[in-house]
Amino acid sequence: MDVQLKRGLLEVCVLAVIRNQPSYGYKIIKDMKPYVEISESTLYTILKRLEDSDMLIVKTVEHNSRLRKYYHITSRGLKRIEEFKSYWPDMVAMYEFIVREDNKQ
Amino acid sequence: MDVQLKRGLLEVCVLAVIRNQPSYGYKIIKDMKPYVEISESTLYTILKRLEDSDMLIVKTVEHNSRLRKYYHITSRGLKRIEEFKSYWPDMVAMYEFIVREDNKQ
DNA sequence: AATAATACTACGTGATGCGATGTATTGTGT
DNA sequence: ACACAATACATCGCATCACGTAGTATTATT
Repeated sequence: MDVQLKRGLLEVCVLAVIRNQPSYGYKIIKDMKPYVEISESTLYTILKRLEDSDMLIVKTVEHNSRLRKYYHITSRGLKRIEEFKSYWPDMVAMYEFIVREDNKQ
Repeated sequence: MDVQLKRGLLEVCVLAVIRNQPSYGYKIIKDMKPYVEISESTLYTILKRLEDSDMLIVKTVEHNSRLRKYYHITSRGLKRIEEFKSYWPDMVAMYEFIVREDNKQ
């Protein structure tokens, strides 16, 4: 799938994953992979970005004598998800515009 | 609407507009505006890009002693539209993933 | 005479997904 | 015991793209 078309979407997918259950990088990617193509480097870039913009907070926990960073969503993160959902109809409208124009005549 | 979410979509909207009827910048933007938010600078940037990548060709025509650049779609442009349409289900899948995760519990 | 509409161009910026690469530990198969 | 996969995270730099801002120039309207 085209890279450009994923812009903005991936970020919200990540937020949605940790919404009800705080999770860590490795697990997040495992949970997403079956439904959404995402690379490791992208995920960690996104997690960092979401942290910097206060959409999530990080809690480092020791697990089997190894550190694990658990990501917890914040109210800003929740708001971001809602915001995206409100934009979705605009994206569908663009798709429908394309199909409609494409089928003219 | 979020800028990032439009990535890749606008380009295809432009191609769709000129698909059946070659058109020029000013008219394209008029035709799109009611359905798709796009700025002038973006449109002309996209038109240039589509020309450079052989998705359309330009035919300059004199109209009322003023030059008008008519944009005609090419086979590559048509292919691009089809390609996008084949990607759309992946975008819908991402949206559905978000809603599904969001509604868990 | 002033303003809006028509028509196109150019520059620079910010955002983002990703490939490539690296580090380090734990578990599993042979 | 050794190799390899799995677990877990981090960083750099690139390419792409929408847009704001600004500019040029002609024609139509008030």
